[in-house]
Amino acid sequence: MTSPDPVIGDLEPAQVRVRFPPSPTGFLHVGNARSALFNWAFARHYGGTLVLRIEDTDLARNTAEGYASVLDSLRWLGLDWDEGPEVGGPYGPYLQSERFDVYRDIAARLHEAGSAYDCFCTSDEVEARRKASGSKVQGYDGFCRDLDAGQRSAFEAAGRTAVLRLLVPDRPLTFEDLVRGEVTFLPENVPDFALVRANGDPLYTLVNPTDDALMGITHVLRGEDLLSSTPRQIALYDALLAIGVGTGAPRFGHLPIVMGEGNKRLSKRDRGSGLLDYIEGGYLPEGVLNYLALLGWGIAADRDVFSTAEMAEAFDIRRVNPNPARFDLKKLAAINASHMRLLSRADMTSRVTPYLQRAGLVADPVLPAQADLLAAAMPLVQERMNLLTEAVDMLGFLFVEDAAFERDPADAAKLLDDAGRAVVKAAHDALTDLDTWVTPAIEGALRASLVDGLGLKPRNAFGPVRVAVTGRRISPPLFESMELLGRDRSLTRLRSALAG
RNA sequence: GCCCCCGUUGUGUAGUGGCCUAGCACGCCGCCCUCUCACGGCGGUAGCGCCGGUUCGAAUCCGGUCGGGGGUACCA
Repeated sequence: MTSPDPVIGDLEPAQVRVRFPPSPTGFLHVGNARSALFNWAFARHYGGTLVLRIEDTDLARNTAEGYASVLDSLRWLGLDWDEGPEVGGPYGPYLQSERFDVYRDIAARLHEAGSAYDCFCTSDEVEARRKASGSKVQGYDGFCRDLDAGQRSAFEAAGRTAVLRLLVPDRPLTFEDLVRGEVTFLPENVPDFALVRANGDPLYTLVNPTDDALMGITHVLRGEDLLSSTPRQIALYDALLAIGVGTGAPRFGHLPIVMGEGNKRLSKRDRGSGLLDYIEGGYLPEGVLNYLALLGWGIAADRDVFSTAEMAEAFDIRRVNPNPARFDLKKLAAINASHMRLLSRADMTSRVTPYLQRAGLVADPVLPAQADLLAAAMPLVQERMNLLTEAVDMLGFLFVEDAAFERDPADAAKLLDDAGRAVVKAAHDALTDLDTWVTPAIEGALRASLVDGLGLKPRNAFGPVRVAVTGRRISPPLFESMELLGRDRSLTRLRSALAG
């Protein structure tokens, strides 16, 4: 027997159960995605279970699009769940909107057990009492804790309806946070809080811990923004345990929040805050995931490029940094670029293809000739790309119809002036009678003519030719590009540059 | 206001009392490579928030302070 892992205590590793509980009110936020990843890695590390639960109790704010978007984003990232929507599981349903009867039952039992009570106060009344008493203490004051029958019926006669509040015990609430260590809240800072709305709808405050208890969740890894609600939830877990629900509070680990640049909150409007930005922006899921992992965790001091499999292997919640993490688009781009270079040629080709298709450069399905050309071009561009979207500009000249070929106006103006056209003319003449249209021959002829013949520096010699043939000052290597383009099309482009 | 969390270069981090004249990565700057752009290589830039204390010795421990963040709902 090895000594027990303090993170899981007496549990068998396979008994570890974590969950990711998004609410489908919009697209998946970067911070949420990071939470999903860490829960995923934690579950996979121990060989445990990841539950996906949809927290859609706020009927007014949920949308079908939001739900689809959340699932699509998780799928795009490649984060799979073991229980939840679409895969089922023994603790379903996994949409909270389908579990209202469960919550009603729990609420009734909590009430019956005396762990929760009806409260008729309005927030104005609570506020007025706080002012009158001069109390600095936050939250509800417990006014309705001990209502007698007379007071009760007076409220009811006045037409008031009650919210259900948890009776939070009057003792310090301490827990051992897996990321932050021991955290303690004094009872005066943990007020009785509402579990059920006056209209009977259950609130997040009830539903989230209740489902965690019901679903056997052993570890809750979530954002730091929920740290201060943890003591209230612990009180609820205790109350649930007392009525025979669950096994008490799970272990908690509060992940650092993700901030935007300059200590500002990463708002949903910020570029980069939603996963869809990355799907559309040409990022690799591997790159996004790797970067997300770096928001609070690292695999080693001298290494920051790794796979999710490697992350799962090495993941240790205790090694998560408690500092808030700032979102850095540049770092994401660098990590993403590294992953691009790690892809096989074939893999890279298939990732790039949809972007080329969307731009109308290759057919769907890809024609055999296009596939050959793409395969041949891939080695030239793979290490030049940071984003999949760049393939369109980089490879466009190879796939575009000759009639539709256009040069970047600014590049053409700059390099295809009179002097540039003279260079292009010389290049054309040197290439016309070339025996074999292969890279070394093309390069040899061009160097002989332009560098040796005209006495040009290489960069000045090949610049105009590059713009003439590829349409841009920046392109894959010129000679290889011309070989792939073919003799006829290359010469045609050189000629057309002369005219322009 | 009150409660909680956090505090190492611009950013993410390593560092758990001497191995630190603080390491790595990204960024930025310069050089090399070079047909452009990348890749790659080399070099540079910049940091322990502050003040006390403990100690022979502190980025590391303690206290305070300042700063940042989160929470303080019949939202999630």
